[in-house]
Amino acid sequence: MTRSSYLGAFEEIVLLALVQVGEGAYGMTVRREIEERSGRSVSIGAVYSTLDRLERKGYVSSRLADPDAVRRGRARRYFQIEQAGEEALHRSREVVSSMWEGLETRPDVGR
Amino acid sequence: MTRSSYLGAFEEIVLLALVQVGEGAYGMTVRREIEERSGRSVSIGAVYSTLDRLERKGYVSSRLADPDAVRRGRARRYFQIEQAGEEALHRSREVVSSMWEGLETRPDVGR
DNA sequence: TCACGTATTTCTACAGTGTAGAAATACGGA
DNA sequence: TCCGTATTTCTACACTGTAGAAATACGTGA
Repeated sequence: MTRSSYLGAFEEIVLLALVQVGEGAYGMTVRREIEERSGRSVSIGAVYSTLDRLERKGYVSSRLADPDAVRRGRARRYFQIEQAGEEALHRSREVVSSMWEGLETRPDVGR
Repeated sequence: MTRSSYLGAFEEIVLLALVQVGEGAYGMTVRREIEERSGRSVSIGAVYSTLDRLERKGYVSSRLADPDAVRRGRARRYFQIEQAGEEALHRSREVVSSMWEGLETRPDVGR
């Protein structure tokens, strides 16, 4: 795709879940958010690789949890959306809604 | 992706363009519709391969133009959306809007 | 009738996305 | 020290996104 600035369908979903979870979002909570809102079940691997790709493009950033956190298991990696990610979300939305324009009321399509 | 019933981002755009053009849509008009509405330029090859894939999934169907059509060039192939395509569009819309829920008014994201 | 221009589809190729599942990591507690 | 638990990381592969070149086919003017 030659590094276009368009989001893939699942990338958009992951980005939105990240925003919905907000402060302190990490892999597991992002997955839960997607499953709860969309009713669609996704593997944790799918979430992480998408998050990684989004990070490579500068749409999200991540940091490891403070090491003093008292809990078991591997350290969490917290994610947050970056400005570029917000812009990409904005563009996706604009494009899709301009494509929908005028069709919303058609009972045969989309609703 | 193991044949999930989810549409890719570009598949959704092509499907919507098809509906917008309506009766007598074919490759070139679908492309024009996408370019006009989204402001995004796409190659004709991209449109056709997406249309082909959608057809294989049963989301659209096509038929060759009547041979008596008086015009030059290769015969047109007209496309139309199928019920399954309308349903897929519907599902995409539902999922994305449930992911957006509550964020529409946030000035930092998406608008 | 034949070379041409034009309209359109088809083919090919490859980078990027979607996705699952298994493996690795790391820590607190018995 | 071993174990269970929480979480990330790795790996692999099918599918999607995309461009561009090639093929096809017909009407027309010479």
